[in-house]
Amino acid sequence: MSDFLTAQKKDFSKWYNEIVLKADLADYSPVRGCMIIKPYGYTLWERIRDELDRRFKETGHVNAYFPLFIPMSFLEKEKEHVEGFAPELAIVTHGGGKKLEEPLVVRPTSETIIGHMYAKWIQSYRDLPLLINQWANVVRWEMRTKLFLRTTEFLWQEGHTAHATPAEAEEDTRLILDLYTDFAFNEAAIPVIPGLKSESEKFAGAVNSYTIEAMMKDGKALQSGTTHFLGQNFAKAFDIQYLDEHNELQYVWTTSWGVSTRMVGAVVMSHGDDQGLVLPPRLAPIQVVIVPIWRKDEERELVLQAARAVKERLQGQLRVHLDAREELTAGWKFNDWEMRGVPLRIDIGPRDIAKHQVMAARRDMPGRQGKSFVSLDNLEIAIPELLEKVHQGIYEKAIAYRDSHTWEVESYNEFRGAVPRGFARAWWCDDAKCEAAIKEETKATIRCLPLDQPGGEGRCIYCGEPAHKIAIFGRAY
RNA sequence: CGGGGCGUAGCGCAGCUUGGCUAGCGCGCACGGUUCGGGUCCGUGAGGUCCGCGGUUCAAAUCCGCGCGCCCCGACCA
Repeated sequence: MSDFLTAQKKDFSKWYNEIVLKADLADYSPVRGCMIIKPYGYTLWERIRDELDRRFKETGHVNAYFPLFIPMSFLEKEKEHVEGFAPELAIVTHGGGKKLEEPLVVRPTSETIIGHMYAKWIQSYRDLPLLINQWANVVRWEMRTKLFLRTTEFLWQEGHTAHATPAEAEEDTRLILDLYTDFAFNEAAIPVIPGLKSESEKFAGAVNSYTIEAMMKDGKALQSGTTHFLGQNFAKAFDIQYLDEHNELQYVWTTSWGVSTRMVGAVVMSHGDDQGLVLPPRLAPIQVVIVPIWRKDEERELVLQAARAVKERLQGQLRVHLDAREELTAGWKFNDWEMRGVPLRIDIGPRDIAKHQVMAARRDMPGRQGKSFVSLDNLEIAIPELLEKVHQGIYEKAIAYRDSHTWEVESYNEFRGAVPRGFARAWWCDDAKCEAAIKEETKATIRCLPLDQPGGEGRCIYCGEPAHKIAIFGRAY
């Protein structure tokens, strides 16, 4: 057990705060609720960004950039939207030393200003679909903040698409939901549950919202990405109309979807352990760290030379770092890189050189268990294979954790027992009153109605009336 | 905004109850040596608006008042 980090079981929240600071992901800012993302944390975000961006482009979406400031009146055009966001707006009232004619909102999200522009750009059915994404910062004045999970300012991507038919728009929200799910599984090794949000949990201004929900290592749920089918709500509010094939004026159907820097928090809380971070190999800023080990001065050059050679052989295909710092002991470095979550460590000492091998230590398996010798002959094959195994290892561990903390509950008593520790899968009658009562009594909310429904009929976990949907309940971040 | 905790060196803390000498400890940092296959050891040294303002007092980190900030738990949220 580490003395440098609070144990997860002792105080998960404290563990999280400590590891984010100690692993150099981020720091607190002088401005309340904001954060400084440090280079190591930012590189992780860049990896997330690049992988998502690649997928967006593969599905025909393109990037653009819209302004940070939005006229206040834009927000007011969509009733539910403004009601949802009004409490958390940052508003600029002065500029250039003068009071502004109209206050400017610092964007909490960009549906309105993008809607305004879409109205101008879309004239004909030939202009559709319009598939735009932007990478941006947004500001929401939150009551309580936590590094990465909820900060006043955060980074994200927001996709905004416009379509000729509701089916096409729905299809895009589902396409992106699949894309997010694929990203979570294959890059972040987080087994998310894709599903539909309940009416009370959906985005302000949406017809319906989809989500990928992940379970953190304390059993709580984290909404890790959302996609929204906005119907014609914003089209009507912003007059986004086009002429169809029959020369008739129609409103478009729009969507929006986003993943934020919260994803960094999801990675931390999905895989981290009492030694520190455990980063998924495909996202890790450093995939392989090489620690040279020597005892005597005359061994030093020999070992460093071998370490450099290993680095050169791997660095074309992997993100490799050689830790050649002389003032620190090998043992210290082991702990340090474990805390930073580097998925694979290669140790090279005189004994290894003599045997024409290196020692590889997996971050996902403690101590001796995760160590193996790799012959220098098949370095380029064996090391990527080990990284692949780490990905599989943490992914399977995350699934096992999620499944062992998810209960199919048949009674409200079982439900009460389940939600403090994880997810409860239960029938729900679709009535917001039951949902609200459950929240009031247990602090658990409907995380989603999973896409994967068993069908059939059951009894609502709260009121006992006939129910046709299974909902996943949990306490959420 | 309600409840709780905290604010003293870069970080973590002690000292405060019962006011008093030069404000201390661990880690880190700098320098020298020693060590290096799982957080080496020793020595030397640098580093302080004791959160701020006001009050009580011969004397305040310590007592009193007001304010500010941070963290945790709740109500709202990507």
